[in-house]
Amino acid sequence: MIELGKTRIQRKNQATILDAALDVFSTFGFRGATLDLIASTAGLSKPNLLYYFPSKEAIHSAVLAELLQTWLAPLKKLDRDGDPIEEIIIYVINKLHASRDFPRESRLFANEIVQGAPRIKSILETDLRYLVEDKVRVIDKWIQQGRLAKIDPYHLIFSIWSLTQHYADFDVQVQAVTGQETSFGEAEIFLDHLYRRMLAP
Amino acid sequence: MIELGKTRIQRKNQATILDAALDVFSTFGFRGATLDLIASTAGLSKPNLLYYFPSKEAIHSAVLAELLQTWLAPLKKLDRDGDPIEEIIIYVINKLHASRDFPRESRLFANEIVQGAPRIKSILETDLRYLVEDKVRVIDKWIQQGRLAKIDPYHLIFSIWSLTQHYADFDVQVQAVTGQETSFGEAEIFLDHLYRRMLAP
DNA sequence: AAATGTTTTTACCGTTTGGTAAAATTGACG
DNA sequence: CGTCAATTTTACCAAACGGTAAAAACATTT
Repeated sequence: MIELGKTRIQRKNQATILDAALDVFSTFGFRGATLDLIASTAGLSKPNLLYYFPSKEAIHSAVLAELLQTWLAPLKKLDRDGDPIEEIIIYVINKLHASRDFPRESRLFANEIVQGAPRIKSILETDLRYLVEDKVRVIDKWIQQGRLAKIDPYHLIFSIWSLTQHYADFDVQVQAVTGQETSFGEAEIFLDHLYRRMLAP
Repeated sequence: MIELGKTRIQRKNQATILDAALDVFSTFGFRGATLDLIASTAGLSKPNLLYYFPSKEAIHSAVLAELLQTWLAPLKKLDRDGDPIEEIIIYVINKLHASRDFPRESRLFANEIVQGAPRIKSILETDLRYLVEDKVRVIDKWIQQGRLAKIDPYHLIFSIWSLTQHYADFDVQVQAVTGQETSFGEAEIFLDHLYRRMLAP
């Protein structure tokens, strides 16, 4: 987690820096981001920025750590005692709204994964993996009870990630092809249809 | 298109360079890639590399140009005179196989889009857009004829892109979560089920 | 084999980048 | 208000990077 500064100025500047860093890292990737740009986006000088974080890596890690919690939260809410299809639909919609409301977080994550996740691979192999394993068991149980179509739970989860994050990560392409602002309303209708059809037992 | 060299050595070295550049650009993104790394991957010195291409930008453009043809080909094959569901399934499977067989191309494309497609936006807004518009008309016709479920054709196409490319672009994550090599066989079964269910009228 | 054109190497250059040292400034508090 | 700690600025540095000039090495043709 993020070590919160002690003083008022520290708390304010660390928050400003993390927001600026999210902006810059999500737009240019780790290598494309420069300390100068992060600093000027945050309204600070570069040495001043390095007074708060020891290195570029450290800033990147701090941003990623903050993001990961937000990003995994929706899956944690999947409730084994709820109605299977409704629970999954709720997860899909929550994830879609996360793409709509936190596109920078989504793109930063995408940037990291596409380039081999050098800085968060270990988290994916532990925290994320255990979380997914847990939910896979829930979904498998639902299938055995005949309350869901017989599909592979892993691929179901991957499909939700890819379909929802696509609207944040590949937004430029979506807009280029449709010639319009991305309509999350349409996406919601589409995904609702898709998952109800696919999951019905 | 790529200007092919005249001499035997030119043809060989240009091909080697483009392959090395695909490797490096797809792994590190444009900014993360260095001429030194591309050169050493290709087994050449940096000035020698710059003898064949005038700049880093030029190499990147050449790789992207080569890739785009391969990447759009499957959609072009979607046949208005075929069976709607089978045609779409064939497209899905072709795209999935492209992710399996050309993951570097997929990741390079993803890298470019996630960072705002600064170098291919104009192509997306013209070539890709027109191609998609054409196919959207075909799908709309199929829907009007009652041969497909009433879904938004744009979102259908986006869903195919995201679901299939996910297995190439986010492969690290898929492997981290499952703990295994990505199974394109399972993915094929899953996607076949998904699209047959969703598209049935 | 000489002459000519092609390819490769060596030795650079200017800029950008992540990062540092230390002085100057500002804020907190008795 | 004076003191001490926290913060910010100024002035740098070394390495990495994209790119160039020009000579050396190599091929090709006559």
